[in-house]
Amino acid sequence: MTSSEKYLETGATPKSGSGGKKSYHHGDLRAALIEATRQLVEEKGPDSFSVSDACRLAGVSTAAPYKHFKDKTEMLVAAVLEGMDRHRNNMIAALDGIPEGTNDRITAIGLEYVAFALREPGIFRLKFGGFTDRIADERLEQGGQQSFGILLSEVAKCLHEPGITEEVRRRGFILWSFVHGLSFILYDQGLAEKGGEFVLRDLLEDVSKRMLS
Amino acid sequence: MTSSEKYLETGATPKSGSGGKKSYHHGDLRAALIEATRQLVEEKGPDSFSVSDACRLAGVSTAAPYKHFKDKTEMLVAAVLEGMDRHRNNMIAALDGIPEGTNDRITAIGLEYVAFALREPGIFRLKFGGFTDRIADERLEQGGQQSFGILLSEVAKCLHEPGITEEVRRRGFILWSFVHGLSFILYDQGLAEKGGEFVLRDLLEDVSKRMLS
DNA sequence: CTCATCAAGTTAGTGTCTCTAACATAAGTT
DNA sequence: AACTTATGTTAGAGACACTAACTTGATGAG
Repeated sequence: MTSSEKYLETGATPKSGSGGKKSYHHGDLRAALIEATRQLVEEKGPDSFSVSDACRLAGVSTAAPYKHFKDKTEMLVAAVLEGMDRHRNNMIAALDGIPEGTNDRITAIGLEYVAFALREPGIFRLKFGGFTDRIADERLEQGGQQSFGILLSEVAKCLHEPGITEEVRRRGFILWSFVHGLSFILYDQGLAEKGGEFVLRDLLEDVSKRMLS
Repeated sequence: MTSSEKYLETGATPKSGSGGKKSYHHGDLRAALIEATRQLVEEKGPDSFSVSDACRLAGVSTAAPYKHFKDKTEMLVAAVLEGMDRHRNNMIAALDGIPEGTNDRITAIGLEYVAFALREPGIFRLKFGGFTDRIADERLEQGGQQSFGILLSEVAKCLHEPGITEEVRRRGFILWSFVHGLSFILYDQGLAEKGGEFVLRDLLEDVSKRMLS
């Protein structure tokens, strides 16, 4: 397809075109811009991201995004929301096949949490870097709580508690803090793959054990 | 000695004027700009910070900073370096009067770590938000390692280890990760003072105990 | 099919921002 | 006093976010 050089691939093709014909309308510019945003945020870093760059990548004029997003922040929020879906889905998928009520499930969630932070550091920073004015969207808050909920239900099972008791919340909160900080530090130190001098899985297992007994 | 070190007083009084007379030269613009940067970063958030704003606040033209800093990033780095000094000094001060080799010292460091993150969230984010391209300065790295070293030497004493062994580094790394993540989360959730639903000191004591036994 | 409508593009332009160049002034040195 | 250097200024280039006004073409009613 020739037009895919111009239009960042998103699965949607320009509407009118048979073959490589250039069409005035894009097809699915919104999705293309979100993908361009994601890509640029990872490549150049979140604060070097510019709407102009995304436009160049998507092959449209610099005014085009404003038909789809209120402003730059909304573009970033859209990209982060998609990222959080991936993050949450990956964590759920990581539980597959691991017996319920075991520490292994906690470890698996933690590993996937960190893995995402290292795989998509730009998106991770946008969500959690906490630049208050940049991103303060209720949908982001909700997504975070959902992910936390997954962890809490696992913690409850490990502790043989009937539900999300206060003690479950306490332990879960601590575990989350640890994994969250770990995610930042590993990336900041450039210890991406190894877990630094330590084996990542061992660290997570150690902490899980200590916190859930 | 550079001339900027000569005027390290923060009041920065204009040189020629007796009284309120406006002088062409500022007195200590470098320090004034760093303070303006710090203030604006806290007020408006790190990514809304602009050199122009800092100039307005300091009462100079928008070109003036470039006699003292290479670019915007260097201004931010300077503000962060000062912040890290405060951070480290506060942690050291927090140890005063607490018996050596006790978990209380670990807890005290953690409390002060979190306290700084909540008191100066903008500076904290600039240092640790990890926007790679924004700030990648060797001096920042060094400062971080210094702070980590303080923690490690306390951990070693708690574990009755002769020095900074691998196990000391492991436990210290985990404790740092926890406190670091806690700092981010407490601020992000707007749980500034309370420690959320939990008492901050209790959380830190709990984790210290579990990790150092 | 034709025409009106409307979503989704475009170009052009404004105001702000970072940073540079050229110049001006203050302060120290000799 | 004259020279030199540090530190300020104004003017302006180039990038960016965003808006206004116009254009295109898909769609649906008659």
